Amino acid sequence: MVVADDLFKALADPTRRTILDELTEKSGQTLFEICSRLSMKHQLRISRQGVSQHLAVLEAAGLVETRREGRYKFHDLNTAPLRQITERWLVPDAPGAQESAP
Amino acid sequence: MVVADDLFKALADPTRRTILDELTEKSGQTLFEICSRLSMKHQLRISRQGVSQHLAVLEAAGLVETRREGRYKFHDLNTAPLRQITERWLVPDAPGAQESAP
DNA sequence: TTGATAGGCAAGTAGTTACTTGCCTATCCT
DNA sequence: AGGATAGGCAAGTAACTACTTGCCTATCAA
Repeated sequence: MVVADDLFKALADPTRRTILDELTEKSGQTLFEICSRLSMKHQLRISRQGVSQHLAVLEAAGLVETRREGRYKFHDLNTAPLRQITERWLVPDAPGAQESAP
Repeated sequence: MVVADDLFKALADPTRRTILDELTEKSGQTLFEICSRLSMKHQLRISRQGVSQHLAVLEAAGLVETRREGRYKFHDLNTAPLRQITERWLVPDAPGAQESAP
């Protein structure tokens, strides 16, 4: 998978995970709306540009999709890329696959 | 969740994800076995100590569990913590929750 | 006991990343 | 037009992280 690195890097930051939380609660928010939510609900003192950069990382990971309408840019959540995480490390066999010394 | 940060930080590194791949293929490997697999199969030129530090991070995230037997330390995969990732960002309602300008 | 194997601890370094500040463009509403 | 709103670009900084090197401890086999 080409975007695996982008995906995991995007999830590595706690502020970005909070942004995903907020977009889960209400998808289609603008940058300013996300900014005010982070400030109000989560006491995150972060600049608008900081949030914008986080959103760019999330978009590169495919977790956020954007659409422009006039001067507004709406951010929508896309949880589809998360599936590859659990699919990647499925235990192949039955439990009890212990090993002896090499 | 207390370990959420540890979990996502652990998954953020590509070498650690490869280690999880190898432990998926064969659980219960020693440090040296993991080292040689990373070197042979993935051409990763990384020191033993580097791998050891990666395993410590994975263990802090709960993704790897260890057991000692004599001078050997076996590393077992535990994929249970991965579940909270997909469970966290489930879309709550039906699709079509679009928004107008604020 | 001696040597080899398996692993741990600690400090230093180079590269990455999150964040800010300053300035600029585009759209909308009187 | 003019001001306000929404957002973008770029450079600089401070903190973090992956990695190495050097040395040390513990277990096993001869």
